[in-house]
Amino acid sequence: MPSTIRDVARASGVHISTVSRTFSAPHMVNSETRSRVLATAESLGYRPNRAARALITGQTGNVGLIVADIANPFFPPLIKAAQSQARGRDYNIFVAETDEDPMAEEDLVHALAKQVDGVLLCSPRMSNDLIEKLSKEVPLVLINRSVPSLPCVLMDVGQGARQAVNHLIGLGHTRIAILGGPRGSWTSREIRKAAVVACRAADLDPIVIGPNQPTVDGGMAVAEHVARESACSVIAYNDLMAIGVIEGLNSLGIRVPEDVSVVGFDDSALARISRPRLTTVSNPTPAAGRMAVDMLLQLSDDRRAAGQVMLQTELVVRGSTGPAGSSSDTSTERR
Amino acid sequence: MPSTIRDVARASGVHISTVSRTFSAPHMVNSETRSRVLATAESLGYRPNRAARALITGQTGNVGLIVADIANPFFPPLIKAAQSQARGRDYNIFVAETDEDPMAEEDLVHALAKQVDGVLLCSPRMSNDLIEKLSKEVPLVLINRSVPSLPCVLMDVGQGARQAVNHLIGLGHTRIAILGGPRGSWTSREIRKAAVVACRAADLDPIVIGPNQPTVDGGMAVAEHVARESACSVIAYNDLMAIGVIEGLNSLGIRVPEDVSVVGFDDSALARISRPRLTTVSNPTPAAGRMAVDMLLQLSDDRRAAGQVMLQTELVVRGSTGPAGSSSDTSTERR
DNA sequence: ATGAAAGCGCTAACAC
DNA sequence: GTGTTAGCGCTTTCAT
Repeated sequence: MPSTIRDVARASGVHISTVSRTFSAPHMVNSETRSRVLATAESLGYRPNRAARALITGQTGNVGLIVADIANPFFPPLIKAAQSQARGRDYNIFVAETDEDPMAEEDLVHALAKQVDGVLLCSPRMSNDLIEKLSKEVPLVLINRSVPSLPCVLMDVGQGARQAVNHLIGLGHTRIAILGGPRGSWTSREIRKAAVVACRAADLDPIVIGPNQPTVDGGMAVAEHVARESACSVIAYNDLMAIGVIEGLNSLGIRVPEDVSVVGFDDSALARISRPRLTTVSNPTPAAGRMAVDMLLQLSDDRRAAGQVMLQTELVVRGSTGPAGSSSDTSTERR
Repeated sequence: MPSTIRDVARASGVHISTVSRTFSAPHMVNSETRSRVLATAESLGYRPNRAARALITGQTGNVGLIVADIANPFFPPLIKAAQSQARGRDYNIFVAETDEDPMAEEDLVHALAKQVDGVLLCSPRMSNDLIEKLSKEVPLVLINRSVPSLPCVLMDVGQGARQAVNHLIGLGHTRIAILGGPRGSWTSREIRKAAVVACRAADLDPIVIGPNQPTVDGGMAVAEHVARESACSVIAYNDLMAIGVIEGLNSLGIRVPEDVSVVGFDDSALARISRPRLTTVSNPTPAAGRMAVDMLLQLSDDRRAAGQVMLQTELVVRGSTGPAGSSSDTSTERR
């Protein structure tokens, strides 16, 4: 039922190649014929079939974006920014989700490969080797993951982790727990490394717990472990986990921030809603989404383009952290 | 660089149509040749180009899903369910977002039209006429919107609204405010209609406020209005707004649920996190997503299929509602 | 400036 | 069971 280039050609009395030019190279066609073609196209409701065009040009006008979990509030701002950036450049974004399943990542890349000009891989969990292999099939830009030789946009969570540790130390905390995220997460590793180094620099021995499920439930699940270690503060892989630990601690009768301080990561919308308000490291996710799109589109023009981009993060202090208290610090009892 | 059907044909010494059949009708090819073709295809990393196939078959294997705002926690569960349902049937889902802009809806449908076998329109804000026009260009299934003659899956929010009103009346509330959602929202209209009827049935005159932005900020913005009307309870269009009103009321020195009770809609993940826990009407969003996908795929097989589906909703009572108090009920002072 | 013809990767009759 | 041929909707030389 939708009309094709042939219908327009017939109805406006020109050859299909003229219609084609009218849309893909307007300046190459007489302005008179052009407006006539445009008019009949309009009246027939004709729109060029991008998929058919892609068969020849190799350009689909689409880009893929693969994320782990749409329900994780970390992603929506990134997705929104990427989508609007892409639309501004007349590209569509197709968002797909792996549901935290590393196996699904590869399938999704394959499924998208032929329908897009490139794929944005956000926080992938798969191996470097696999990523490199896939990058042979379709241009890839990584977000929150560093693979040598592939373009990527990174957020300097290490810096945020250092700020978080120093913030806690400044408040008098000594037993700091670090809650890791999912296995394979570059971000989780960077946070842990930086936090551990910062702790050691202050002669502290951090308690590392993980990997964990990066969700509220994941946070609740480790609350008991945190309590058992008699940590007086916690740095969680993300806001979801931070909220989960707080919940879990509360139900053990431990209050935040009076007894234990908690720092999250992401500064998601949740951080300003939950009680207490979350002290958290803010990530420039919208900027990351925009840059990633731009890097990907540049990649088509210029294969050499694009290296690594590192974006800054920053600790935002709110209500979930406070001076080291005494009530929960059973470490004193144990000595 | 990616290999085509011709490469495989050459490498395995058969004609391209045999390769084609190997993938689209395996039973029509000798099992011996089939495995040989499959093997060389594997070694060449060949994967059929779905877009090219679609040019002939008219079947892309993709479905589009258009939502208003990925950051609104109402959508992610629906998206996830739709995505997994689709993948189970070997379809990809392309998610696109309008950012609450009604103009973007039409553009997006057009952008997707040729690349998908159908589009799921979730909570569209555009006119019935436009929706019907678009349904001529690409199969459409509506979610949270009823247009005569188009398949849709609806959630019976009216029922939930009645439950909410009766819950509040049971707690002794008399001045009930109803916060509408965005202009053009079918859900908002249904909630308002049902809530108003339920109030009138109890000889109450509800305070209707709206339309409003369906976000936390939108909720905060109406808090003052709610206070000015000296409402003792509020039914908000969604959880986001409910949380916003609570925030706004708090900053006016009004406590929830002691002074004012608040009911939300959606039972999103937020409802179990925010303080107080939200009393809210739960929507079967995952079921809606699954059903919508199935209806859309059925539509391809059988044009007559699919009418309207109505899913049930249910009030979940938590901490944001309580007995009608006295402190904020300045209506007594005014009498 | 426009038309003719070839072909992108693939499927679908139709022969053999 | 497999090869032949035509063609999906479109772009792109190459002529004219």
